[in-house]
Amino acid sequence: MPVDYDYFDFDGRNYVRMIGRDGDGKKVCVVDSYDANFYVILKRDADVDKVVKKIKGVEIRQASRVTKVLRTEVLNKKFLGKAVRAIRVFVTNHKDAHDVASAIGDLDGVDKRREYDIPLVTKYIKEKGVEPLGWYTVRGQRTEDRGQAIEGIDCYLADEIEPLKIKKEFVPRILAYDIETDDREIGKGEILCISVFGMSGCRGVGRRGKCGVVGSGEFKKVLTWKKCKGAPEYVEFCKDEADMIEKFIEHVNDYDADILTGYFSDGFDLPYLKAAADKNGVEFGLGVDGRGPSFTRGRIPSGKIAGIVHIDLYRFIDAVFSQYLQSETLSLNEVAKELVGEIKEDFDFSRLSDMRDLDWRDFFSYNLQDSVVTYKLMGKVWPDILEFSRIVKEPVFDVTRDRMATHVENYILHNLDRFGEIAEKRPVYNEMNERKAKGKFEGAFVFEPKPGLYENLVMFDFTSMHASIIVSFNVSKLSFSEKGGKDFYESPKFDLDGEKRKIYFEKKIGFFATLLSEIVEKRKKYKGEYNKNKNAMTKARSNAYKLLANASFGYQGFFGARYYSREAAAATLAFVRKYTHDTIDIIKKAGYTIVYSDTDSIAFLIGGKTKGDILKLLKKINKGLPGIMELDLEDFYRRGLFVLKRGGVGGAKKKYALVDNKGKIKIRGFETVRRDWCRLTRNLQSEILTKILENGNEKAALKLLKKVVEDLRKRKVGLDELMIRTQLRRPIGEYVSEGPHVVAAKKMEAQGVPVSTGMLIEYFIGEGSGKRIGDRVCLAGDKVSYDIDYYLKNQILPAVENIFEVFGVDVKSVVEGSEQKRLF
DNA sequence: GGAGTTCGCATACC
DNA sequence: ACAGGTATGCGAACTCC
Repeated sequence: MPVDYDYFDFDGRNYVRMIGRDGDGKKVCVVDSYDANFYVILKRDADVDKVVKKIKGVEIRQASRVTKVLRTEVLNKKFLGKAVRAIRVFVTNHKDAHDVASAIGDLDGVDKRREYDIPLVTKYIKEKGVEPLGWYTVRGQRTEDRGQAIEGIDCYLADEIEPLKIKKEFVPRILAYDIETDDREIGKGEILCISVFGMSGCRGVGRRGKCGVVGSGEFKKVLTWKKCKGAPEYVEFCKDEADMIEKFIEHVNDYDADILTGYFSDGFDLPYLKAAADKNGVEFGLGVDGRGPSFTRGRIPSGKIAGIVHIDLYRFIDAVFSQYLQSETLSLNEVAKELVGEIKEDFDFSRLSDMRDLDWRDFFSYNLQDSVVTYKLMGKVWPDILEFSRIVKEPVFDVTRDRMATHVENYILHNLDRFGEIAEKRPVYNEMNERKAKGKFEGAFVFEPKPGLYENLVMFDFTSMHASIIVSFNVSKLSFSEKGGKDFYESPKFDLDGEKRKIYFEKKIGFFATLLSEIVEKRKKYKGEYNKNKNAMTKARSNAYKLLANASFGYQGFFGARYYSREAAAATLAFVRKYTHDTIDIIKKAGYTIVYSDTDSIAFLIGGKTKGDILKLLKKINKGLPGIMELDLEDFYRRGLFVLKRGGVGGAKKKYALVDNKGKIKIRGFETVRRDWCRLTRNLQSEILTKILENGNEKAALKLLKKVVEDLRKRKVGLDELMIRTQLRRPIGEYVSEGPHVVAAKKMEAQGVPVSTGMLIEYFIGEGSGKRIGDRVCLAGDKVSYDIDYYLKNQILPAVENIFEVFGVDVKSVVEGSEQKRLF
């Protein structure tokens, strides 16, 4: 079962190296040859023989190797759904495919060159079908050195690899790690301790002896070069930092892990360790080949370790998992609390300046906890990683780092051969800029609600609306046409770059819509399976297909996509608007009052009608919907509150509160759900909304408001209730406008607190003079009392004013009233 | 120097 | 750079007199 993939050159040729487990749970390595290739798409009138002859003569001389064309195949293929004549060109080395392709671009008869820009491992998996985390029978020979010595692991050079139909589940052997340092900046400070945590005995064949890996129970260690009396037995004292790093390498390599995991370890722990190793002159020999991690370039470097999949859980959670989380930040603490229910012990880092034995013991325990929590988090998220890896057919290493657009694209790439399709190329830098420069196109429709407290509502919503439209009308780059006809679907008339017009899509379904329809089908099927048999694996599978379906619309509008189509994306939205509007009209005509609608949902009053009437209406609407489009009953609601926009005229969109018939409250858009408002405001507003929805009037809510205002005036409110949290989304110097959080960040820096992009900056507004609010920004430790006036006028009032306005109650005097009196 | 307006920015909804 | 557009609303920074 291949888990990790990479490749190497030997005698100028490409080999793929897969490291995984054999049927006995032993770590093995399989090397397979790979014949690099790409496609040349010919013009219709091309002289095939002549082109082939010319291609065969191409030779690229590099410093270290000479790349030649090995052989060619002339084939009937498809490109963007259309039949083409193509030459498949096999070259000696994948790295030179691009150069060979460039060299033949000008030949007569050559239309396009494609697939030279697909990563080698992706090409290999696509062409040879040796997919991640599947079982295979390998026939081959034990290898001697192929330029890639791996100590202690059997290595085979494959002659033949065949898929096996067995359902033996793979339970990876996981080791979690975490480091603590005395300086956040990589390479600057010292690593004080390193913790590792795993469970032994669950599987795998570790090398016995050294650190008692094999057996049962926990494997936990905190390595440190600091001294401390009375430390628990898991603390292993080292001579110095260098010795500690060497011991860490030894532990990791001996543990025989499939996965080494950390939290933000791509961006912190691993590069920090590497830098510390370099500084200390320690060979950072992590991994089965002893070469240590390699870092690929990118926004965040990705640390790859041979034979052990290094997973930075933060990145996977950030890219694909976070949209299902309630957590307001993706800190290990918060995410673990939500997913694992674990409350991590905290450590006050200001203690670091003066550490006694007790402090060190707390510190080591804190360090170990981070590894324990990361380990547990991995257990929770692993089913999703596994499913994504199998569905998208990309290695675990990549799947845990790719964003959704890449997942969608990889799913497409790995399924193209079923359609005989040659893959489209990736846009080059210029093309991406051109795409971005075209600007936005019109999006979905949002209904302006009339402010009020409504009774008895129902909400309909379209299931996977964008995906179902793409499938139903075959909306994609390959089916797009400027002109219509009986073989074409017609888009609604819409504004496309300043011109009102219709565009068309072939009725004959292409691979894009076919693949998406399969994704939607599978999502339905696995959702059903999950409902019958609820477990982490069925849930993860159903979830992965849901995510792919939801991201596929965004993919077509994403400037970096191979199958980008501005027309397809814009038309999808035109269809979205049309069907939402049409449905609203039908509901209105049936005698109902529409209260709200956003994109794919419609809320309306039940009025005097029954539940049966509503269901009948839903059925009728569904009968009229085309293709796989489907309208669903979202829920019935006892009450719903909509408010006025602040200051301006009209009802506020994307802001409402509902209570269903079981008393469950749903709050959208209000300050309650925004993390950049202080807790006092958020809690107060949430309670006010709850009381109003439960009672149907504002009386109790008003009483509560008065009480909180009084408490605030009397300074009875704790500072932690008043802290405002705002994310620093760019380096301090890049801000044009210096908002309060930027002022706070600068203050932190001045106090020696490290500040970095992405951090949540916490501050409160204190008393003082100064024109700007920013001039009164205070940090948690500041000995300044909070500014009552600010919290009344800028926090509480704006959050409650428009709610009470619905009942004709002006709370301005309640909130500001006695302040005025005092002035007089 | 104050009032009014625009713009930058963060964060939400779907 | 790493799915899209729509929307609210604060506070700073501008314009204008």
